Amino acid sequence: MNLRQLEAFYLVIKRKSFTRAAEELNVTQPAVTIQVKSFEKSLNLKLIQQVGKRMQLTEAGELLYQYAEKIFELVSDANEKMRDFKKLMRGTLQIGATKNYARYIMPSLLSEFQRRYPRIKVILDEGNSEDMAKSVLEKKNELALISQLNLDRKIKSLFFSTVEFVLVASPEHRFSQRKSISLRELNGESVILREKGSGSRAAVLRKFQEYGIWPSVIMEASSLDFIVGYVKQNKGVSFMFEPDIKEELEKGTLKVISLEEGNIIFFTDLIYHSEKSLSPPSEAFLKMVKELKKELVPPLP
Amino acid sequence: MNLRQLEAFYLVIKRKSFTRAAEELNVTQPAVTIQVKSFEKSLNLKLIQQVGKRMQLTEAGELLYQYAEKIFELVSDANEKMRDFKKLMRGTLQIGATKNYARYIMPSLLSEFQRRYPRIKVILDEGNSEDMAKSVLEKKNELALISQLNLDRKIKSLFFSTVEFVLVASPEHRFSQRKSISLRELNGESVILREKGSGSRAAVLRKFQEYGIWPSVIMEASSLDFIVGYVKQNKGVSFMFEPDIKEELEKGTLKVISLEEGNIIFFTDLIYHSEKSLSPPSEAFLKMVKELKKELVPPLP
DNA sequence: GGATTACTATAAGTTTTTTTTATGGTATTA
DNA sequence: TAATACCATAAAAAAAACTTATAGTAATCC
Repeated sequence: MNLRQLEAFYLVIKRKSFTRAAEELNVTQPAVTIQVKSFEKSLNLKLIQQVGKRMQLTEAGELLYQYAEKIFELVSDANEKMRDFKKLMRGTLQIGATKNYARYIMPSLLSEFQRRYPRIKVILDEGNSEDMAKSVLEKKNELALISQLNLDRKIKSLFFSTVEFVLVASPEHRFSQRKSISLRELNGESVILREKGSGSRAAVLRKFQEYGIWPSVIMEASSLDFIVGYVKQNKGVSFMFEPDIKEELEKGTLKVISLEEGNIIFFTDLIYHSEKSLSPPSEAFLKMVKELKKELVPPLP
Repeated sequence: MNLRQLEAFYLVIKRKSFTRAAEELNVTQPAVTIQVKSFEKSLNLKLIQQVGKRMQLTEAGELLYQYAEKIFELVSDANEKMRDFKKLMRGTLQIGATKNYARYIMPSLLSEFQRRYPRIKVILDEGNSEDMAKSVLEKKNELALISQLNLDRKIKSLFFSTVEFVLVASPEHRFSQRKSISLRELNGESVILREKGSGSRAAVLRKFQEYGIWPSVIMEASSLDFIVGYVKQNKGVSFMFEPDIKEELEKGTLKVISLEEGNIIFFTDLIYHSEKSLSPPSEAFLKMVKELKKELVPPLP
């Protein structure tokens, strides 16, 4: 069954006129006549009979028209839904972020996003930078906010902001007596790192490499709480995001150690798959982030 | 929304393969690829994304697929119904007949028809020959079994059988004393005729004309019962179909008068509209009648 | 781990389908 | 009885769909 022919037939009956059906289909009247005729021929059934000037459905035509009504109602419904997707009146933003970004950056971004597009459902996935990068590659998430990593060539990234990590030690640690230390002094020092795949870990290690220092990594952990506890017990030092240990710093159970070479600064990137065209919500999110960045962080000259 | 493209998309997902969809559509694989691609382009939405070798629907694709499922189920349903009409597994035979034929001929014809096509509903319409001819012209009935009449050029007819009408009178009538009478003796005689539009009336009048006689028509009526009653009261004579007055003849309340010129014989025709292609049930009925006629009434040499 | 298999994508050219233009025919209406 | 408002038909043109040929890419198999 040729559905173009069915549509011609349907509109002829609905509008009770070949001419009006043609207008609605944006074709000329003979096109409609031909379509309906060849439809009848292909079905081997008469559908419409002329009684004088009036047209009348045969039994088969009557039944077919009822089907056509249902069919084209579904089609128009589907069309509308597709337009909704385009107009961001429907859909889901599936985005990933590291724990830190999910906590400190995403809330404001997503609330602005939901203000702009209240009909879009947001699913926020959490994991370390490497996992998130992988989820983008696997198209589980379309976007992810992660720390700078060596990324697969298939992933594109958009610089979003910088993050500073500070050196943290127990008040009992000898560094805590000092005003500031040099990175070099970390050589051989017991250091606690985040797990493999962490963007901050990568940034820290990069810094070490840059300065040619080799601290002794006594522990790797993915749990920030664990690392905090371990540093408190003076088992080693670590690098952290200050807001994460606000309470400990206030209570004095942890100390920030100034570094002569400056804190560890690394980049926050919004990443996405380079070969995949983004869904409208992701597209919109990306666009929004570019806008906000321009507003908040005016580019340096 | 181009439904050919929708179908390609639908089958690709249903069969999880462009190649298999192509097979099902009886086209080559590139045709399907192109259709799906241009569908996405026309919607301005990605529907399918490739994840490695596996294909995966986008959100919009998912929703659209659900619509497509419903749509193509309806289409295939409709197709089946249309086939049913063709195969005489569905449909209606709308046929007309005069009262006499409805009583004496149609029962056997229709029971044979229903034996052959038990799924076809039959609607039998009744009226005099002229009304039935008109109903065929107006396409209210597709077929009708009527007595020979002067028919519109747009009506075709198939000779079916002959019917004999006899002259009937009251036993008190002077004709009842005679062995037989000549038609000429009806000149000036009180005669009761059927109403205008009746095929038997036309046949009777034709006979009168042929013999150049002018009986006095004292009454025209469409009700056979009335005419029977009237003749019984010896108010006039009439022409009737013998089986219709079987009881009266047995009881002796009516008498058949032999005519020297022979009884009035006229034709039963199955008529149908010449410009309208018949519906499958009517087609089948017509074909059946031709067959039966051949069996029952071998053509004379 | 390179070859094989089993797909999908792309490009160019062809075929088929659909549409238009032009015109004829036919009821209904003024 | 002409005018009007339709629908039907034929031929030509335009558009859409399809095919052939071939390239590209994962997954799979020795």
